Amino acid sequence: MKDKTIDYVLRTTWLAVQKMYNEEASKFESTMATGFALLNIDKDNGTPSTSLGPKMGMEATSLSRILKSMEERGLIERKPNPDDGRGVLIHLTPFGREKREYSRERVLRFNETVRKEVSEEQLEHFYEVAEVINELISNKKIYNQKERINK
Amino acid sequence: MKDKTIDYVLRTTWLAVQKMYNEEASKFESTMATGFALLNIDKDNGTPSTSLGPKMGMEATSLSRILKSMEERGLIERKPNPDDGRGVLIHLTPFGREKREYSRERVLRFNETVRKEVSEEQLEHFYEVAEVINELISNKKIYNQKERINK
DNA sequence: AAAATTTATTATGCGTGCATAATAAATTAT
DNA sequence: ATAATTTATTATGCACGCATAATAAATTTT
Repeated sequence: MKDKTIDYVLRTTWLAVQKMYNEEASKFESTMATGFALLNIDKDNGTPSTSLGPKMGMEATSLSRILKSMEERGLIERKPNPDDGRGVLIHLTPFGREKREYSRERVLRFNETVRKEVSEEQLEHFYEVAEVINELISNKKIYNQKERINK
Repeated sequence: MKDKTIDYVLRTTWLAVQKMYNEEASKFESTMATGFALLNIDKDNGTPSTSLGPKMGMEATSLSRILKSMEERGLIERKPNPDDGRGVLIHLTPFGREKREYSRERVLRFNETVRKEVSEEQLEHFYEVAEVINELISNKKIYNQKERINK
């Protein structure tokens, strides 16, 4: 692994995690993304749709299909937001609350298991490298340097 | 970032890298996956299709569509493998060789930039944590524990 | 207040990677 | 040698996340 590029390691590790989560979720007739979404919806109160994208680290438009299928499966209900005629509040159904708990356990278990196998320092450095990558990209310090300088 | 789960960090960091690679590749009318595939095809000799999946860290079946589009775009040619009637040898066209070079530069640049911003130790720990995650998953030490014990 | 801009949401097409199924060739077992 | 199994490849359906475009409501400009 040490001889692989950083992107390779990132990509294949994430793919492995994704596959694992999807396999586990499928035992409960669900998917990884549905599980993540459930975790970011408040258990008891309506969650503004707007808040979901940022919380999940994805574009708002990416949620469209996921929320639609979640509604069709009876996991959530979308109600108009009384404070904003454009907005939507997402409510968990009892069924959704149940599935949310499975998802919570799944994520907890993965994170706890990994934490047990690495040192604090290793994990800290892992987070730091990830942070560096994200910042380099969002500040366009890898490509588009000229563009950045001209600003 | 420190308060986020390990899977969240892995996922969002990879998504950022993927997006960046796709944006860069699109400037040359290409895509990230095409670029990765090009890098794993020998510049001069026929590359057995079989070797591509493992080298790229993905299932062989996942390549089907990618190779098809690469052939349609004139980046590669698929020729029968004289040593194996089932197999295929992938050859780069001159056009493919040219695009391969762009991809090589793209990947090099990303990796060099990140390496400049982190310490050896940080990067080493990053790789180690990734390795731990991959091993935990492939040894089914996170879920399916019962199954594993019974073997 | 009317016009212009911004924001929230949805639909949809595309790329990527998985799983499954099909087919053909090679290998192994009998 | 024949049968059974394995391996290489392709096609295809699905999930996921992005981008773009459309629409409606809110906000800001004028």
